[in-house]
Amino acid sequence: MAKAVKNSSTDITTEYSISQLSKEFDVTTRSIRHYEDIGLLSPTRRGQTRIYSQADRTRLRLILRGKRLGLSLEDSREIIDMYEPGKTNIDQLKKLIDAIQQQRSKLNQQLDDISKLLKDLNRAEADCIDALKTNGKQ
Amino acid sequence: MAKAVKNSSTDITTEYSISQLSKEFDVTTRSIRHYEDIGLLSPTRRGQTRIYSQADRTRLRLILRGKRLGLSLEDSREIIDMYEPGKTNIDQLKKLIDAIQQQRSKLNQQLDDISKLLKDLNRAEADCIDALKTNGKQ
DNA sequence: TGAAAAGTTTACGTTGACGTAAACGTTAGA
DNA sequence: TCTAACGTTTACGTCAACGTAAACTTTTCA
Repeated sequence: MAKAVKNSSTDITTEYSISQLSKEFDVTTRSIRHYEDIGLLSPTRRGQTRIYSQADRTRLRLILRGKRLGLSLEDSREIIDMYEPGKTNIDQLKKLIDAIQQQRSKLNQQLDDISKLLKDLNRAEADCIDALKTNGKQ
Repeated sequence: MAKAVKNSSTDITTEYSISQLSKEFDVTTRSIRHYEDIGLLSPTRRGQTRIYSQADRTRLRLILRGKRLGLSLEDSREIIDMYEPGKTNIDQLKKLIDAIQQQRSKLNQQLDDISKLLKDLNRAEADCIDALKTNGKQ
């Protein structure tokens, strides 16, 4: 069962089973294990059972957010790695900033695409409703 | 060569070759043919050479916009079909409106995802720049 | 206690979205 | 004229992201 949350910002005690995460995020356990296979998750083990920490859960949420945005798992890996603090090398930091810029511009492109699509949908809907009225009256 | 555009909103004369579209949208001819294979495009033919109309070009643009948003080609097919006028059946219209609602809520979800990601990126970048300053001074 | 539920590994299968190669026809221009 | 450049079809290959099945162990709880 999900433990009571102690609500510390860096919660170290709360644990999750694979099926809990599976239900919470509506994703198969197969997928979750797959993310581990390719190194996107690294839950600890109790015996051979996987134990997911709060941090693991966050990573999973980021992976799924990326999926909703059409990112590949490799793309998500890049982004998720940005959140990791242990990057002391200056060159890596510069590369990171560069990668962030790229992601940002990609996201802005998506924003543009979405606003256009929404406009189109509005028009299409209006046309539909119009057609319904016209058709319904005759 | 691309013909001079007569700038009528329903341009019926302008034509495109497959390589023109390929270059304009930076997509392989293989992909364009693939979209035809699965019925997303239906260019006319001159002999056996494909001739793309303005409408075909628009459909291709919509397909690629969908791709940028992470939609499958089947998803795009649904959306693109919304733009088609020939839906006189009332039931279909209602279904269409429903589908539009669904797409809209999905897009709104994406907007939310993007804004969260952008915030995260901003923080990650700030952290990077911070680390650079600190590291650079010692 | 004993059956159902939940966990595990291994491994082959599938699906979408093309890539790539072969083998061929057509057209434009030096 | 002939050789690029561009077009075509057919067909097998590939890669990511899992699905699915088998065979097994561990936990739970009525």
